[in-house]
Amino acid sequence: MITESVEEYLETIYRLYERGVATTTTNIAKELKVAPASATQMLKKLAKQGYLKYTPYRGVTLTAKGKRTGKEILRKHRVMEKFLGTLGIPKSKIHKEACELEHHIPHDLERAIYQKVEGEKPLPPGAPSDVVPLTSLLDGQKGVISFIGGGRGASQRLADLGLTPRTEITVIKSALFRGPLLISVRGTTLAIGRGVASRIFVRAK
Amino acid sequence: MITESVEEYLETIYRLYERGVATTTTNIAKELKVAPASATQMLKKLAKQGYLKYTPYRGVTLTAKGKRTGKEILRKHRVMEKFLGTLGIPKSKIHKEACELEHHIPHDLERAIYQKVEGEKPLPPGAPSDVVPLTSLLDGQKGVISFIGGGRGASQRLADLGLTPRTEITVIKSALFRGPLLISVRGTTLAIGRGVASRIFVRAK
DNA sequence: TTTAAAATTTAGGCGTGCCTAAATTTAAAA
DNA sequence: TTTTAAATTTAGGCACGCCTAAATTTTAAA
Ligand SMILES: [Mn+2]
Ligand SMILES: [Mn+2]
Ligand SMILES: [Mn+2]
Ligand SMILES: [Mn+2]
Repeated sequence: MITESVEEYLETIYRLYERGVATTTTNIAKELKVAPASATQMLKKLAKQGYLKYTPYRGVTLTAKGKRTGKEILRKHRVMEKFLGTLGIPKSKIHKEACELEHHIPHDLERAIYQKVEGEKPLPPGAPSDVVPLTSLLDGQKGVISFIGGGRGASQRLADLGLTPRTEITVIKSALFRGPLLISVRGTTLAIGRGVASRIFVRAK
Repeated sequence: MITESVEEYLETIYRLYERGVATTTTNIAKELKVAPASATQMLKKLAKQGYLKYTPYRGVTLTAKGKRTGKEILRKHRVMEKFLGTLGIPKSKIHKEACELEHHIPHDLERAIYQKVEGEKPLPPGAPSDVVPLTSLLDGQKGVISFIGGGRGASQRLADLGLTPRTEITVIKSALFRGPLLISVRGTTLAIGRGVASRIFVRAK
């Protein structure tokens, strides 16, 4: 059985990895607010369980298994944050509560909550089924633009912003249901309204 | 800090107390699927922390503090069960998942979810504010009938069933949003439709 | 009332994950 | 290259909550 602690470590390491921060004992310990000695201990254990490769004094590298697990917890974390947001829980508490709940939400419950929170976003007829509106992505998720819905006008305005098919987008912040999305495109950060965002269809990465 | 284990024990003991079952070491251990020796250990600890009175070889009695805490966890459990039900989580998993989540849901989140799940049930004008429709009660909750909404006809039909003001009702099973409620009145179990149930206004106990 | 069975407690241990203090190793400065 | 500082690991301990086996106490049967 995978413990809550193991999940927490893997989520943290995956987050560092995603951000391009070195996955060293100290960084991990700092992120988790734990003594370095405690991290060392756990990292050895995670290595033994095949979640990562551990080289003494050199830090760790997630294995495929480790990445898969870390990513999954992080996704639960983000779904829970969105959910708590829709319920009007104060921002100051959202991160912490999501980070606790993420360990107690089985996969199907996560899916159910996600559905609830996102509603059923109808796709334009004929769209590939692995494509979703940009508004469906969670904070931190990346996607590649598949196509732009709506008329020529919309396409043109978005093209002016550099938002054309095959462009990679990272969602920085996407408050739920209201307010603009903060996205990052080719190193530039920009804010776009929810209306337009719902007409940008992406393949989530 | 109150641990998850402490919560689990208090919830269990409170449930036994509510059901009128003796709160002995063995019963508690059995309910929690734990060895009697483990229960003994914990019961001593709970006594030391003021949640209950412990008499060796004789079992325990919850203090006011213990009742308050046990009741609170049990309420969270019930709210989560309703919530999971609305999300379409299979019945077979609901109890277990609720019993895990109950320990990770702060009070305001519980309230928010409860609101979401119940919707805002409008009360008839002039009704006392501590009164709610019977459909708002959770499984296992008791309430005392305050008044019957709707016309004379409704009142008469319900009176025939013995449902008159000041009658105590225990909700046995209340699936969410659909299906009849199973209730217990003066030792008799009966099923009533949601429509009528929403016109029976009770003071929750 | 004596005896056997059931309930409960005591004793000794285990696994998990954390901590501090003391090595040890690696990196940076002189 | 030697010395010092920073990072990391090792060692020894602690709190929790669980378990089994062996007492002890209570209850029920004879
Ligand atoms: Mn977490
Ligand atoms: Mn988290
Ligand atoms: Mn529980
Ligand atoms: Mn429970």
